[in-house]
Amino acid sequence: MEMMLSTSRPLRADARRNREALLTTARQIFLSGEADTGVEEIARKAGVSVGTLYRHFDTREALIEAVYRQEVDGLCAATAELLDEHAPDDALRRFLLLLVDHAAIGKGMAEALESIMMTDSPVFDDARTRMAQSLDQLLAAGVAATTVRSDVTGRILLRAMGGICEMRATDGWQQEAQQITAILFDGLRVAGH
Amino acid sequence: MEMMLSTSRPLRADARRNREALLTTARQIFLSGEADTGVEEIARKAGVSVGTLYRHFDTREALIEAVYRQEVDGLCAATAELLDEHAPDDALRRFLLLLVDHAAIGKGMAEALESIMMTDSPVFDDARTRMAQSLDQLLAAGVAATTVRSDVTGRILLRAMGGICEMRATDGWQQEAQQITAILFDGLRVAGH
DNA sequence: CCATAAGGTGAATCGGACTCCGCTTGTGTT
DNA sequence: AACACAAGCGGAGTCCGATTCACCTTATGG
Repeated sequence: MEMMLSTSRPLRADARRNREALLTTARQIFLSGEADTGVEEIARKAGVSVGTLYRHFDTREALIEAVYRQEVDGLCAATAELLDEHAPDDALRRFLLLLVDHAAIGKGMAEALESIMMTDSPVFDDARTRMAQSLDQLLAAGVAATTVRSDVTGRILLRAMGGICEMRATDGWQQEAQQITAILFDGLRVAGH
Repeated sequence: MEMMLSTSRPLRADARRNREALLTTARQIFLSGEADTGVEEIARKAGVSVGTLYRHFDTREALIEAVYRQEVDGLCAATAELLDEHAPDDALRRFLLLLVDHAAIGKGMAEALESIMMTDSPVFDDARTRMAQSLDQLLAAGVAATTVRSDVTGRILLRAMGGICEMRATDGWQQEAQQITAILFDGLRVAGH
């Protein structure tokens, strides 16, 4: 009998299945814009009970966090690729616009991204940190190429983007968001281009 | 018997007193950072019952809106003065920083300002519109002086500021907010200074 | 000083997140 | 193949805060 109390033994088959169903269902719901769906309905649509939902996720917020960790992963994965294929400042610009695009996917998704970007909730700490790190990478590359000002942190930029994405759900918001992003980006570049 | 059904006859004395007490109490509570105080407690501290609170304000949100309409008024009033005493682009810069300062007054206040700036809630429509108009004025002056780019609207800028103010309640947030604002402002100026 | 409608009250309702406990089932063992 | 039991599950019930409503109180104009 080994006593590894930390990393937990593998989940039971049905448990893994249910957890997966919850994540998938929640994802669909959020993508479709029903961001304010209650836990009861999420559980029902996933074919389990609220009790099960709460066995897997401490709170409603924790479920949302789990869903969007995936999205964030995708976003962060783009960082390296962008830096590979574009000049640092252009990579940064494209990444910022990518953030807007992701917010555009769905209202629910945007709200989650906002939560990640805007709140101080420890629940989103992980996602937030990784996003900030991606931005730090992009900024650092720009600074090294002296095309981006050096007094900005990824965390700060993340906040600003959060605000911009928050404007979703207005007519033509996406165009506006891109516009603001462009302005912000202009502000980021070193004075004389 | 005149039938002016719209503008309503003057409130009864006790009604006005209670309404005033509610606004004052709510203001203090929000300023002190207890932004999540329940209606029950707000009413109790104001010396009335919840019923009375709801007689004067349709929802909890409506009360908050009423409280902050005052703040917004103060902010908007500063517009003319700033334009009087500073170059248009400088007036704009100062106004943006003023927004940050106001958000700094208190967590509750900041949250309300955010609601005004970020949501689409019709409840905050009025406040939002007036803020956007103030910004439009400042932008227009800058455009006329050719020191500010002409493709930005007050509404868009308001959103961006909302995001920035949202970062309140983090260590050193105010400094960060000012920094972002500065970057945004740099982006607003016409290319060749 | 009365009539009356504006205003006030607070117990009850409603809605939604979260908890609890008895029942079910996967899994590892013999 | 049957058992033991810990991991899981269901879903009624609790909690809590916003909102409502039927009834009582009191300014106010005549």
